Amino acid sequence: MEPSRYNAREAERKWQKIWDESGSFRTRNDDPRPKYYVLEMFPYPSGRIHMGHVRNYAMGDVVARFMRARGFNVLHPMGWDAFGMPAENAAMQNKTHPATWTYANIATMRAQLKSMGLSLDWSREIATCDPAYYKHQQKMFLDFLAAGFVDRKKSKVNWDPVDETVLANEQVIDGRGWRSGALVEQRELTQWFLKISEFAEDLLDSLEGLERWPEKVRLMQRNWIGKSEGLSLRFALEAADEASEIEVYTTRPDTLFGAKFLALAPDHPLAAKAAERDPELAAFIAECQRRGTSEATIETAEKRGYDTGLRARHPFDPHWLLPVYVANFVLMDYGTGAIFGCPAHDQRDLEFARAYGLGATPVICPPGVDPAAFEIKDAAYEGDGTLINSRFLNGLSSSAAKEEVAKRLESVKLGDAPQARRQINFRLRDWGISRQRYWGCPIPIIHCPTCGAVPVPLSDLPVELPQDVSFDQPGNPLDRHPTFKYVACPRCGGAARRETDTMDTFVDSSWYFLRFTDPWDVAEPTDPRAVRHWMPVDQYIGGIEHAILHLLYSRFFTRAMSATGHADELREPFAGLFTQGMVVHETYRAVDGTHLAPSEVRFETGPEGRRAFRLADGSPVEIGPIEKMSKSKRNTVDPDEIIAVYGADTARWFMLSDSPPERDVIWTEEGVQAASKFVQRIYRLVEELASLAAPRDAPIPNQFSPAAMDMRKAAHGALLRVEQDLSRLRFNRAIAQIYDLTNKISAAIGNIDSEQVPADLRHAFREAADIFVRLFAPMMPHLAEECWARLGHKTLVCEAPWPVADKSLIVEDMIGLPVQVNGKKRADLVIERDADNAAIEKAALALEPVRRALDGKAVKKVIIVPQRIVNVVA
RNA sequence: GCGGGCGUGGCGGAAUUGGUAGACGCAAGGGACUUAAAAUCCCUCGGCCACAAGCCGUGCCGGUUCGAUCCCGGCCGCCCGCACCA
Repeated sequence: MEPSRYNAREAERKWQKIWDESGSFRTRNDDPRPKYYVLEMFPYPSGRIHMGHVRNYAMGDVVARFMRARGFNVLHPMGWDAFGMPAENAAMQNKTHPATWTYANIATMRAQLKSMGLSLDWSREIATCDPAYYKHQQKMFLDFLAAGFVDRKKSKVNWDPVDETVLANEQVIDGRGWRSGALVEQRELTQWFLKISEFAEDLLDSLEGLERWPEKVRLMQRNWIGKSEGLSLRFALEAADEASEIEVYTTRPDTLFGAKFLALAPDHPLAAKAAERDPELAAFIAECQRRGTSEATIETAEKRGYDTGLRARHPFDPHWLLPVYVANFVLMDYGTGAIFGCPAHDQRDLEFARAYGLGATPVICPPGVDPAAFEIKDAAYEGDGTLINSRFLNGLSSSAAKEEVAKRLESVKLGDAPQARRQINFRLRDWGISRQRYWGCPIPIIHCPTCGAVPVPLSDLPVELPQDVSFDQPGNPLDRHPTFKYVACPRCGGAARRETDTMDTFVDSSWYFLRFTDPWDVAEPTDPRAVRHWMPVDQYIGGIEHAILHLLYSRFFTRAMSATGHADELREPFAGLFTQGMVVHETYRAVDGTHLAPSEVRFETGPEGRRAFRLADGSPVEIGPIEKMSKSKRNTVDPDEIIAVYGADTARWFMLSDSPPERDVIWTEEGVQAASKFVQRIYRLVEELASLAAPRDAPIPNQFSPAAMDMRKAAHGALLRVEQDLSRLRFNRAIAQIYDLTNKISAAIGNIDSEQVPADLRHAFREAADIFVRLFAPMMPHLAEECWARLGHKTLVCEAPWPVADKSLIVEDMIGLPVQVNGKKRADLVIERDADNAAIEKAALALEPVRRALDGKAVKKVIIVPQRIVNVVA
């Protein structure tokens, strides 16, 4: 008889329709079961899904289906991060409206995701470009404004000259715009800011509690927030005619007696003042500013400065005068924009001092080093130690000296205030959200010449994007739109101008997970009851590229929403975070050096290894390095094609097998084919099982033969291990267990006389089959439904409960104990599980290989680790 | 430069976290079925040795331990963050 073939295409369509019609994945907020919220980072609707999406959403779906089977009320929603610049670029290129382009992409990608068979609650779908969504975002912006979380200030911004927009610091990579790649310029603009820095302390401290986050991500956030504890310290100036002092920030007050100079940022007000009477200094400052941040990395940061002629008095010695420089390496927007330089204990200061002949007196002696012999050569000593050359501080430790300096200077007055105060600084800056773009959420503000920045009245929300715009010139079309831009002031009715900047799209994604809890609410962004019920997200899954920005902004947003009554008492949005690896693929290069797509290459595997040839003309092809799938390298694989050829289950299975989920997975043709073969193998196996298994309602036999027991043990053992692995998101290991069980079932079937299968064995097969199908159902849901039905079930496997492992079956009467002699394994001992140590020792020593290894030597000791191992020490 | 992570067969990776190294999969080789191929099934598969016995083997060197892929110290290599933050 010809074994039947599983037709994935047909079956997948069929089961997707059935799931849809039965509403299996629709989630109700009033369901009494315990909740579980699993979420994958929602996609940007770029056009089509890629393999990275397949991997990400396959993982989330396994978690969703697994937790559903384990009795949880699972929330597993999907939406679209739909605002952003590609839509405008497309508009410019193809003369399509951004909305048209975006919604067409959403339609395509929704269909693609549906073809994957994801157990999503599509009734909660949201798109951030929908006025029904961004209306709430505008309301929250106004609430934040009222609560004091919003700031409008002039600030130096990163200006992307190609995209003609402002970029956040985080969006500038190596001095270039993260999207356009253009060199970023510095410009001064008035911008809207969200005051994330006010939450810096809490955002930092709360990282401790995020135990189910990768340590790596927590560390990255910690560094990004960049807390430092130090002293804000004022130096009096020798000539106290105009500005009388300079305030610096330092984390090393213990090195104060090693100070050789003060340095100001080029854009420090005092620098500008000094430049008024010194044209050369003005020229130096101008040069520093011209370089800006963009070239800082290109110029290997040579330390340069210019002496202002000012002299500052040392806080502990009014006769000790320090030169004041303007230096290119001092940043205006960190600390006070001024530093004191201690060349012996700061590498930058040392380089600077060497260039200008300022000397370097060591004041901290490293532990275990003779102070008399200690000198500074090429490297500053930045560690802690014992104070030297520091008058009253000599002999103190760094930390005691810091404390002493702080204490003394706190109690000394300079002018009306203490000369120093302890200060905590953060690297984290406020979040500039203004973007000079059309396709984003409008900022609901109207600028009135008499009333200032006036919030748009709630009744006028949403401020909708006008449809009639054109992209045939650069810049923001909102800024030249007659009726959008020119409006009456809501307060005085006079002629006013609407804010034409839109919000950074990271704002949109900073609260979508909250919106999912009750996306139907038209009046409010969220229903606090729904938030209380569903939040936090139990398992969030996405790419490591969002380790800082998206996750930090979301953590901030959640706090700000709580403070304004939109998120109950919630502070942390994501209890569990998992960052999955990328999908990578080999690259191929033709003789002319151009990249070739996998479909253009043919392979030959011979004794000399694997070689590749171009399909078109048979010319040799160089197999290049394995890299992230990208259009430019042409090493992408289209999920649509894969699903069309092999089916969604195969694609999902392959994406989860082999590589641990946090690591990159290599897409190979062999790998998909192996997955596809396994799908067929399962189908055939279940077909056999269906004919061998006892009916579902057959009575349980009183006794099981050894063969039947083996089958039962294999099934329950696999169940236990798969359960454990899936709980920890170790999909690759769960899959290995399923392969293993498959092999065991096949072997068991191969060993029987199919004419006469005893009832107990039939029962064991029934039990194993029902377990087996449910084990792979989270990964290959369509195939599982098909198999479940073939096994005679009338229910859906996606609604079936997870099987319960019978642990008593796993416990063996006889156990195998490896026996070592002097740490080397020599034999296996099979013995009763409850044998005592004396019996084990006796049996172990009696084993032939053990005696041979001992070779007559006296046994000194026998170490027995219960249920584990025996080690004979001779 | 600073911080973090990782080095296990031809390849992806397992190893109950101090207790049988190499599960499972891929690739390769051999065989069965077939006119043939595909598909399927069976066997072999870290190295040395003719089999067995045995020896060696988790990047390298050393240490702790009855026992180390796992812990400690020192090197080497790769990957990823951050980068003048005072």
